[in-house]
Amino acid sequence: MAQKPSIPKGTRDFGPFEMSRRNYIFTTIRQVFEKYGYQPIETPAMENLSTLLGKYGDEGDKLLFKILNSGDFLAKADSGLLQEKNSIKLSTQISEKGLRYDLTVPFARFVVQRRNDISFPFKRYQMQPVWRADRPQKGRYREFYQCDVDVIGSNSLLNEVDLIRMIDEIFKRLNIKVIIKLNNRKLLSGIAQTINQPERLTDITVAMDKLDKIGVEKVYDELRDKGLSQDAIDHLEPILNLSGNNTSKLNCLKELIGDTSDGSRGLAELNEILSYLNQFELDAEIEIDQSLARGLNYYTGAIIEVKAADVMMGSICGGGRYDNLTGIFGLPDVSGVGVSFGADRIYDVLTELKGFPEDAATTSKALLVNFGGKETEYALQVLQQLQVAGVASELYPDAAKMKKQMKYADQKQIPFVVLIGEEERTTGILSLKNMKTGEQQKISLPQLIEIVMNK
RNA sequence: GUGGAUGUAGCUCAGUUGGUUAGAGCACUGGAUUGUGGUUCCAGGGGUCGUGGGUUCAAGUCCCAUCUUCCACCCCA
Repeated sequence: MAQKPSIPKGTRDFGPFEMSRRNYIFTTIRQVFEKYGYQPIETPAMENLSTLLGKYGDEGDKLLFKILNSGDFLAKADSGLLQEKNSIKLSTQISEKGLRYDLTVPFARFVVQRRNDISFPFKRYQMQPVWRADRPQKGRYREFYQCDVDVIGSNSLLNEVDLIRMIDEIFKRLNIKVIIKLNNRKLLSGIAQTINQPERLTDITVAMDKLDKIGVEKVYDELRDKGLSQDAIDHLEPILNLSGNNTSKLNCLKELIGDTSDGSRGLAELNEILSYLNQFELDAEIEIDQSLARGLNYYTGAIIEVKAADVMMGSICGGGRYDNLTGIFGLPDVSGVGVSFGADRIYDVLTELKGFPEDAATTSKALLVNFGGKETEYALQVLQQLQVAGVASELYPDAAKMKKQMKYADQKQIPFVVLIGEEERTTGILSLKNMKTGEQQKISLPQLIEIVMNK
């Protein structure tokens, strides 16, 4: 027997059933993006490695898929490195392209390259697959789609408000109850300053970020492992243990870190965003979460993360403000803010919630049974008229047994079958069978078109 | 990258302390029904048991390696 075919680890095929559901998600997201004035762009699946490397931290660099150069690439490689079998050093010589890791960095590259053609603020959305050489597990794939929406070239916090409103509207349309968590990178700096460990910001935030997952004690353990003094940890305690509603959290934070410059600015930004949001009726719960850190590598202001309220799953949407992402490509002082919706995780959440609309599958409205000979020719005429009228319809390609053709319609969930045999051809009165009820009626073509169209 | 589980027909799985020809359900094909699907009945096709080594008279079953998928960690959508 031939070898069993398979696809690479962490990738998936999508059949018609999955595709109609995926398209439901993409369409919903796209409609909202466009309603708020964002425009679509696309960028290549592969980027130069120089564009990607160093933008996501060491961990990110490891997870990049690299593409081998074409041709006899080993001949051009340093023979010493080949001898050493030093993969890391060698890879820079035999690979200069990689698959994109996210949509934000390629977007920054895009903006820098076209800076003279773009009018700022530039509001764009982008829905494309990204690739990460991660180990797959629940809710984690090596190829997955992100739906990014960003505005670049504006410092206004109204953009953050815009994004949060879009998040709210999208998940409202998808019928997913969500919690939108907000934090601010400046607030995190303020915390680090307050406990006199400003240079330990990353360690502190990475540990704090796990608060939800591992609990306070484990966070303290991790901080101790990282070499933080007990004194500093004691200072951190009231901040970690903050609870209550957003207002009381913010008030407490003001007491605790309000006297640091970063802390007070972060608090001011959060307050401003919240007061704008008060003017809107949002379905989602907005929660200030002082432990939220996320990627951190390029975020400088707001940090946003969205979780489904009723399903255990990693975040389904996340993002934040980055003040200088384009700076690394030579365009400094352009601030942007954006979020990314994880389409695949949203799919998984909707599956668990049984939240997809019923008739999502894309299929013909009518199947014409093929009887062969003159009947086939007549059926082609009928088919043409149905299609001219805009009815998605098809003629079974072979004059197969009726049973087989009926079964085909049944399995494709085609709601109507049209029978055109000798009798129908000579009289011009067609037999229309409703596959759901099993009822069959004899009607003229115009009547048929009307019935099927109204279904 | 680290740790744990897993792999038998297209799919979901059974397979006794190692023992002769590896089973079931679903799916598929044909028939009962030569112009009627989704129900029923009958028949049929389909497996070098993930791959490669080893132990044994004998391996789906035991041992080692490797790959796959899944779960957790790291990290993340």
